[in-house]
Amino acid sequence: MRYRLRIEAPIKLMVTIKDIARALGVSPSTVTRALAGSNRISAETTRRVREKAETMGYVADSSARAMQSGTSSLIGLLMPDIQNNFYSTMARAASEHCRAHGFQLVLSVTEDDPDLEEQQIRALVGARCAGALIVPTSGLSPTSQRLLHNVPKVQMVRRCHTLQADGFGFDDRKAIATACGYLLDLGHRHIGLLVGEQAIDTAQARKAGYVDAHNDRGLEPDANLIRTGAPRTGHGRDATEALLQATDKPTAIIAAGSALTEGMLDAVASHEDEVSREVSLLGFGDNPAFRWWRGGGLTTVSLPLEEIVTAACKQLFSLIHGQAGDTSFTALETGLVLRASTRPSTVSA
Amino acid sequence: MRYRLRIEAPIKLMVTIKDIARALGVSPSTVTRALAGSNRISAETTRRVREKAETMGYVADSSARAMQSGTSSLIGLLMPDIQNNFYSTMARAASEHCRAHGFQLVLSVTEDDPDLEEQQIRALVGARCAGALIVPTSGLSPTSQRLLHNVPKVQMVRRCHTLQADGFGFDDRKAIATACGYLLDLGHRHIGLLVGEQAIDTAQARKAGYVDAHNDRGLEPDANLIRTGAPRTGHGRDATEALLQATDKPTAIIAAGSALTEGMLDAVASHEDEVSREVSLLGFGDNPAFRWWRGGGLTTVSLPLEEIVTAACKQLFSLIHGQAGDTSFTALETGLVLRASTRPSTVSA
DNA sequence: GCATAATGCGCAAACGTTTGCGCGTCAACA
DNA sequence: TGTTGACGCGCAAACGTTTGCGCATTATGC
Repeated sequence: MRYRLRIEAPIKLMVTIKDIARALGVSPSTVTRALAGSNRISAETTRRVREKAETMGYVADSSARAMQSGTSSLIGLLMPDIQNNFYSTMARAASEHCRAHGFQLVLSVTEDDPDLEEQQIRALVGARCAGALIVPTSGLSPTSQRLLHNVPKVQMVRRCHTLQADGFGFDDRKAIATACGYLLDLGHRHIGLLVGEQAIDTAQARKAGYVDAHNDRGLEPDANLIRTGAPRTGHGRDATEALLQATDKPTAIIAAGSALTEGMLDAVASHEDEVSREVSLLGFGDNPAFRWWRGGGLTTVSLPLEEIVTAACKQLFSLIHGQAGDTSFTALETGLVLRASTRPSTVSA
Repeated sequence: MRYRLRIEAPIKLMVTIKDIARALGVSPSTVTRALAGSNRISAETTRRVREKAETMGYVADSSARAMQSGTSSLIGLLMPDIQNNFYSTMARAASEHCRAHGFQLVLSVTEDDPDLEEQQIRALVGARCAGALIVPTSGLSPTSQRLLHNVPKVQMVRRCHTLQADGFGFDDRKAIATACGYLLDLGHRHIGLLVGEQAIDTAQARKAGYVDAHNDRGLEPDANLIRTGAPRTGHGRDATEALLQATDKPTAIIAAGSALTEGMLDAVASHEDEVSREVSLLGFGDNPAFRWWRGGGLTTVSLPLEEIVTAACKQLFSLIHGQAGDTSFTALETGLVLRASTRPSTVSA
């Protein structure tokens, strides 16, 4: 003979408002209001409720609260990567601001893949997140954009023009133009450029900056020296290797991307010959490690990442609190940190 | 005359199961079951429901689902920092595993502050998170531990003995013993050690490893060369400076911590003199930047961070699925990556 | 002393989902 | 033809919280 499995009453894991109410002989609404600090509840009752909640170890269920209010205290942070110093710097800043404002950060790594991005966005929307900080992939899908339609959002660094959201970043074009101009003014005439693929608009802007710097000085950039590819260390390394072994070797190289810079340094570091020591190097971003580069550090484009995140969070919080947003893009100032890796060209002009 | 503000019916933002049910003339339960793929619903109805859900842009509310089931699809990742390569490497790995298993990662940065940690844990418990991956602060509060009492959890890297949870990390003591032994075998007899504060047990273990290496060779470690402090770049920099200017300067320095290593390199990089070039340097962790250190890279203790996170996630997922856990700690193998920053001692023995 | 307001609290509905149970229909079997 | 089972679906409760409204009691204004 067989018995059906008796389903036991599930053991009570969490203490709820009802438990507190029962323990105190009041109604759940009184408990809610007391905890929320409503002035319609007497000071004495409020005190008793709070004390009981404390001793019983009550922790409000944010799922229930979210369902009731229609929105959670979650903020999505969508980024292509998290390991790279560029993005982990942004993540740290975002984490601080969110915590300070009582939000929790959901980390969604997109790996620059629109499909993965869409999947993550779907999850965030499902969680009824309060808002989203987005570094969009180049191909942010229409579905993703529809999903995000009525969630407060801000885009950072990159800019998706079809996405209805304010953005904060920097002027990629000007940043590279300044960097390249600096090298040109040092007398360099063969400057290699490592840059991301055409599809990414920031990559395009950086390339344009490189061209600008040349044109402004009446020079013609050499298309052969511009190496586009996936904005990852691999391309940085390979393209640098190729440039170093080309027949008309550049006297300077600009890495127009943070991972590209790492790749460039990898490649150059593996060459101990005179030749590789002579080429000027100019990197991208504020990786602390750039300070250690050989004797005297790596000259780099410095980026206002913390400022971008701060501005983005501020804007996001005001959107969440009901403020209307526009679709403006604010470019914050970049800088050029001069270190020993860039020197005047030794090639006679 | 004044009018009371009319509360309008709130505009419908999200499409719910009820909406689909209404649109199809079926009951909400049918929709749920069709979407879940219950075999009690006809193939035809299932198809119609799914199609309608698709066209209406339905996204399930995970808050409601969480309330119903008592647990969410959120996993907390508690770490002291996120910017440092050490932790961002772990975060990336955790992010991948969570996504692959349908969980979302909530990033909680504790800044090594038990109060902040408790606050974050309270939020995670409030969200009824499915589980937590924890790099505990040294002073994980009793309240924090109570809060975590019945949430599936795994600790990583560090180990809190009073916390009822399995752990995955590496053998700090052996790692530093191996590193220090290597330097001793190269003939170094004055080896500086940069290490975290006493309170942190991993710091203590690393210090013990340093002593072990000496004792194993019948040598007495010089307490003067051991510099404890906050495990951050600041201490690394200052302590290295101090060591370099001490009367009996060490011939080698070990940084027993990832941020300490950065500080050490900062300090040494700022000295361009012969003397600082002569001292052997041994770092901690696998920051890619260590490869570029001066000519030939920095010798470092390599850490199985990805493996730790992989094992931790695997264990966590099985805990979530109801498996019982013990309180064991699994130490994964560290390595020693030999590069050019460590050379035989030039001081005659 | 009466009308009015303020205070303190409870009732019940609502948020969106899941799920045990029950009801009706139809086919298969004896 | 009556019994049994499978099938397809709906009803209603439940998860924990919030909130509009209503009721009673007490304080305030004339």
